[in-house]
This record gives sequence, structure tokens and C-alpha cells, in this order.
Amino acid sequence: MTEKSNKKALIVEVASKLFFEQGYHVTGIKQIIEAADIAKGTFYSHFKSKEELGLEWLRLGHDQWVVCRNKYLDEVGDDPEAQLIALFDYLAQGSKACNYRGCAFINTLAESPDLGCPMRKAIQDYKRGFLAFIRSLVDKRLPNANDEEREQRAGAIYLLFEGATVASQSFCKTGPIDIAKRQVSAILSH
Amino acid sequence: MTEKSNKKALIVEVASKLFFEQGYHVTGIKQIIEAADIAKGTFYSHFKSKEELGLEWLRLGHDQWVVCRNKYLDEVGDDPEAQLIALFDYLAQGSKACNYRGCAFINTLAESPDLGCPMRKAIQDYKRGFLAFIRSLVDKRLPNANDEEREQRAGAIYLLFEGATVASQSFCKTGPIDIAKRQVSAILSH
Amino acid sequence: MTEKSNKKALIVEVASKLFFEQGYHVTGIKQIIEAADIAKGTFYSHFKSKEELGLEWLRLGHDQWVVCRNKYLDEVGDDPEAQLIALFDYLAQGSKACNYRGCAFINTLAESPDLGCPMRKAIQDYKRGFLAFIRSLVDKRLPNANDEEREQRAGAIYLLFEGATVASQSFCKTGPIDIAKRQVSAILSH
Amino acid sequence: MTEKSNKKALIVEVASKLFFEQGYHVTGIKQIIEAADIAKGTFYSHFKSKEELGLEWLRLGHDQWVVCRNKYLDEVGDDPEAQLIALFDYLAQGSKACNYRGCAFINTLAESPDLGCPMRKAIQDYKRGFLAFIRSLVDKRLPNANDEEREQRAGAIYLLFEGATVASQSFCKTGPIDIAKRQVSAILSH
DNA sequence: AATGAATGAGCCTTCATTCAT
DNA sequence: CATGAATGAAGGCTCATTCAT
Repeated sequence: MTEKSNKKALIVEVASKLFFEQGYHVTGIKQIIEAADIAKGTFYSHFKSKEELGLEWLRLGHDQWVVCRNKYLDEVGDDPEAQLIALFDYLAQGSKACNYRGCAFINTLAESPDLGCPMRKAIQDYKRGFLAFIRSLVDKRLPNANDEEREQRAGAIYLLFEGATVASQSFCKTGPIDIAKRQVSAILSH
Repeated sequence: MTEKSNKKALIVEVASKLFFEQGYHVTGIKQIIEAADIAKGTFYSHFKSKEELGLEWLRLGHDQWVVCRNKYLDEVGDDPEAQLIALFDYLAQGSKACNYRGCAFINTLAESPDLGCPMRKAIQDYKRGFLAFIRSLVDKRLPNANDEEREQRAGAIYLLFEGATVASQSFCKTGPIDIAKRQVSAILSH
Repeated sequence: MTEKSNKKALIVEVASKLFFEQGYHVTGIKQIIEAADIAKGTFYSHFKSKEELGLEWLRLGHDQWVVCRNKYLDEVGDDPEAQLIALFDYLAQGSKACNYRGCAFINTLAESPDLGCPMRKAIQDYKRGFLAFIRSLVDKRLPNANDEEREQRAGAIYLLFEGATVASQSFCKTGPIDIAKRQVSAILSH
Repeated sequence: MTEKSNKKALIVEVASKLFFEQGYHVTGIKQIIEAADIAKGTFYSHFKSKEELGLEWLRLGHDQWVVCRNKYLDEVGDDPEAQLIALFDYLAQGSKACNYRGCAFINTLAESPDLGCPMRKAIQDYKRGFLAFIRSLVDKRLPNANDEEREQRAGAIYLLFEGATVASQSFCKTGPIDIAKRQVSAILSH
């Protein structure tokens, strides 16, 4: 929808909003095409199934989230501790913006009971990547700690992030994020 | 539920399994009545809608979870710290048993975008109650700490619990629960 | 639709007409339910799939055909040769009545390339039964002929019947049936 | 079809295989263009509709069948009786090769209920031509028989051919063709 | 209570065809 | 000639719910 009448991008854009706000299964193709104002056949000329769109949504959503997150973290400078803290500010900001719908990945996981389905595998990958990112910051912050120590702290920070995401969604408040943030500070300073 | 042919209880029992294993929206009334071997009309003579059954599932599921949890915690004695730790052992045990489908409340939250819908409100209540329960144990463990301190620690433990639940579901492993457990120890010890 | 508002029978009745006149695949569920003036869900509460209806159509169509055929043949008396000839009169009569759409089984076979699909297997059974019926009449007509002879003649008559059916459909004429009839006479009298 | 990149011939070739193996209606344009590895627009620049392709398939299929058949019959020499018999050997050979899908014309007839549709008319023409071909051989074989006799015998042989085609398709066996062949011998010998 | 037929909007997907490039 | 995006009706089927029995 930017310049060259890219309907595929429009579909992803529209669907991403609906998938996130309503959930993947609840959002039907009909609603998507009506919101995008296209014909049903147009949809299927761009995506061979709803699942393919779902995967694109997750992939693009992940990539965009990473880009925006990194830009946000870059603004606080090079300090890994500050960046880890800023991660939660970033979460708080997003939490309010997206009407407390939490994390698209966790939500979609909840809707995907099949252990081997592609969307679930994608989500696992993204989550693993995020944990690795936190670990890399922890490594920088605690260069003298041993491996076990680093894994424990990175893991704890990761869990606080996930917990804060879910809790802010549950209660429609950013309070849990503040608590997580303070706890991260404590974890990093002994 | 025992002998007087309580079909309502049977429906809830059957539906609870399916809702949890597959998700609320994905599970249809037809599947439920077939699994319970009853007629469609029978279902609607006991529940005026699928949502009413959903609420009953959440309510009963919560009550049973609380009962089982308390029984589990009682076995470790009176020590509040031990009980808080045991909370995570209880989670780990359930995690394995339920094929890593995580928390029914969080999962259902993901499927309930309407902020004011009854199921969502019920979930909020249950989560608030669980947080209060953790807070009560923290209060017992840290009788000399001030209110702010207690809220922070209880909140952090709650977030670790939620995070561990979600993460064990994401990765189909209990590793995250171990990390959370160690972190709770740290939080209560210094 | 006879007395006790039997919608299932109505569906079969309406669908049988459409399947036969148009073909199985070309006839959609939508057209069937509109012709029967019922809701889509009503259809699927009686048949779990279109194929199930298709099988019912074939089964019922076969049974009715056998009944009507036997009644027709009984009218010519006990003579097996007369009955074999009458078979072709019966075909001629039906051919005109059904607007030269030929044999529902052959037509459906043409639309069912999957060797193992249930409709195809049903068709094979019905055809085998018809061949056996012809064989039984030939046996009665030629009690002194050996097995090989009987098989050859019954087989030839069967092929003439199938050929006449297809040819009358192809040319929209009953002429081929007359030719077949004459040939059957020759076959039975040496 | 040889070197000048004749896509039209490619389309017909690919579609012929699919139409015959699967049926005309079941085979979609999408499948055809994917099998031919061309774009949708390319297809419609060569054929103004699916029906036009269908007609081309029938026409070309018929012409090729006639050519191959004549070549096959020429190998048995000039004797008309031998050629009529060989017709059934040719059928048997094709029956095995084409996985018992019978006659493309008969199959397509079953899918074409509209009495006046072009494909149906084409099929009638081809069938008429085949009957005439058989008649010409019968004329050669029985030069002294009267017109009525010749028509009856040619007609019977034609019906046996059609019947054998359909029956071999029904039962996935070539047995019926053998029976037809023997009957043709009898028809021509007395 | 219990039954299951009936409803019709909705599910995801494919259809043959058109048209701007 | 060739491309493939766009169309919208139709494909078979499931949904939660109602209602007469």
C-alpha cells in the first residue's frame, strides 16, 4: 500500500492487526479481505493458505519488533545493564500502545496445541532468539561470572520479561513491568 | 458427580479436558457432546451457552487447582519459604503431566480479546487471588520488611511463576521452572 | 416427504434426480439444499459428507432398479429367454424416460478415477450382481451347455446391455437397444 | 510441437493426460497450467475457455486414436475379419496401458448432461465415425449380405466394443474384452 | 431432563475467467 | 505472446444455538 499497489503487503498489514487484536483462529479470512477491501481470490493468489499468512505475520512481526527494540535500546547507549532495563521500558511502552494484548507469540502459542505445527516451531525459534539476546547482554554485563551464573541470570530476566508481558495483559496494567524492571536491577547488582 | 447421574458434571469434566488440550475456541460443542456421549439438547438444558460452560470450566479448574496446590504445599510443612519453592515443584509436576499446555487461564486470555467479557474478568480474579496467595506467604516469610518490599518480592515471584509457566510451554521443557525456582530462593534469601 | 416429514428421504430423492441428470461432481450441495428447500446444516445432520449421500444414492438407485426390473421381467412369464429379451425392453423404456442419461453407475464411474474410492467399489458390486443375474437366466436357458459356454454367452449379453446403454446415451436414440436385443436372440438360439 | 516453442501443443498434451486420468470437470485450469509450467494468462491467450481446450482434447485425442488404431490394424493385413478382431486386441492393449480409465468420450459424455453442448456433439460425431468404420469392415467381410444384415452385425460389434470398454473399466480387468472378441468371431462366422 | 432435527451464518479454499502490464 | 494479480461465485463443511417432541 506504499507505492506500487502492493496488495500482499496490505493483506499482511491488515491481518497482523486483526490477528494480534483478536487472535489467530478467531480472525477469519472473510474479515481480513473485507478489512483489506479485496476479493477472496486475491487473497489466495498471494497466500496459499491462512497458515502461510499466519507464518508471515509472525515472521514480519518478529523482525519489526527486533528492529524497533534495537533502535530503542541503542538510544540508552552501550551499557548492557541499562539496555536490559530499557528492554522493560520498551515493553511498557508497547503494552499500553497495543491495548494490553500481550505478546503475539505467546497468544498464538496458546492457540496452537499441535506440537509440530509450523507456527509453533516459528514461535519457539523467536523465543529462543530473544533469550539468546538477553544472554548476550548479560554476558557483557557480567564478564567474570561463570557460565552457569550467566545462564541463571539471563534465564531469570527472560522469565521476568515473559511474566511481565503476560501479567500486564492479564491485569491491563503496566505495574507488573515496573516490578520486573526493579527485579532485573537487583539481579544484575547482586 | 458420584452416583445420581450428574450429566452436568460429566460435561464439565469432558469439556475441561478438551478446552485445555485444544483451546477454547477450537473445541466445538459437537466434539464435547460426542465425547460425553450426550445429545445436543441435553447440553443446552444444562448450559445456556458455550460461554457459560467456559466460565464453569475456569471456575472449577481454578478451585481444583487451588485445592491440589494447597494439599501439595501442606506436605512440605509450615515454612513459607519452602512453600514458595514448592509452588514451582508443583508447577513442574503439572507441566510434565499436561503435555506442556501451560496455564489454562493465560491460554484463554489469549483467545479472549474483549476486555470486558466474563471469562476474561474471571481470569483476572483468579490471577489476582494467586498473587495475593503468594503475597501472604511472602508476608509470613518477611515479617519485618515494609509493605513496598513485600509487594516487590511477591510480585517478582508471581512474575517468575507466570514466566516459567509460559516458557515451559514454549520450549516444552521444565528447565525454565528450575531457573525460576533458584531465582525465588535468591529473592527470599538476601 | 411421505408422511412423517422425512427430510432425509427428501434429500436423497432430490439429490438422486440431480446427480443422475447432471452428474455427481457437477451437482453441488448448495443446489441440492436449495432444491430440497432446507438449510445447509440440515443436510449435514443427515449425511456426514457428500460422498455418504452419493453412496446412498447409488445404493437406493440400485435397489429400486432391481425391484422395478424384476417386476417388469415377471410380467413376461417364466421363460428365461423372454426375460433376457425383456431386459432390453426395460432398458429402452427407461432410456427414453430418463432423457438418455444412460446408466448412473457407468456415469459415476467415469467421474471416479480413484480406484479404491467407496463409490467405485459400490458400483463394481452392483455391476457384478447384474452380470450374475444375467448368468442365472442364461443357465436356466441353456441347461445343457458347459460352464465356459454359459460364461461366454452371459458375458456377451452383459456387454451388449452395457454397450446399448452407453450407445443410446451417446446418440439419444433407442436404436442401439433394438440391435442389442436382436443380437441377444441370436446368441441364445445359435 | 517440435521446436518453435509451441505452448499451445504443450497445453493440450498436458491437459489431455489430466482430463483422461482424472476427468474433465475435476481437472482445473490451475492444475493444467502448473503441470505445463505456464502462466494463467498464457493459457487464455491460446484458448478462450476451458471448453475450447476440452474440444481440442477430444478432437486431437480422436485423431490420434484413429491414426494409431489404423496403424495397428494394418499390421494384421487386409482381411476385414482379422481387422475387426484386432480392434479388440487394440482395445485390450490400451486398456492395460491407460490404467483402465476406459473411453475418454464415454467418460466425458457422463460429465456433459447438456444435450446440445459442443463437447457432446463432438463425441457423437466421433462415435458415429467409429460405427461407420466398423460398418465398412463388415461390408467388406460380408459382401453378399443385405443392408439390414450388415447394419445389425456392425451395430452388434460396435455395442460389444463399447460394452467391453466400459466393463473393463468397471472391473479393472481385460476379461470382458476377450469375451467380446470371441462374440465378434461368432457374429462374423455364421 | 433428554433427544436430535433444523437453522443459516460462517469456516477455509478453489473455480473459471478477465485484464493491466 | 506472456505474465500473474484480481475477481466473486461457488466448493464442501462446521459453527453455536433453538425448538418441537
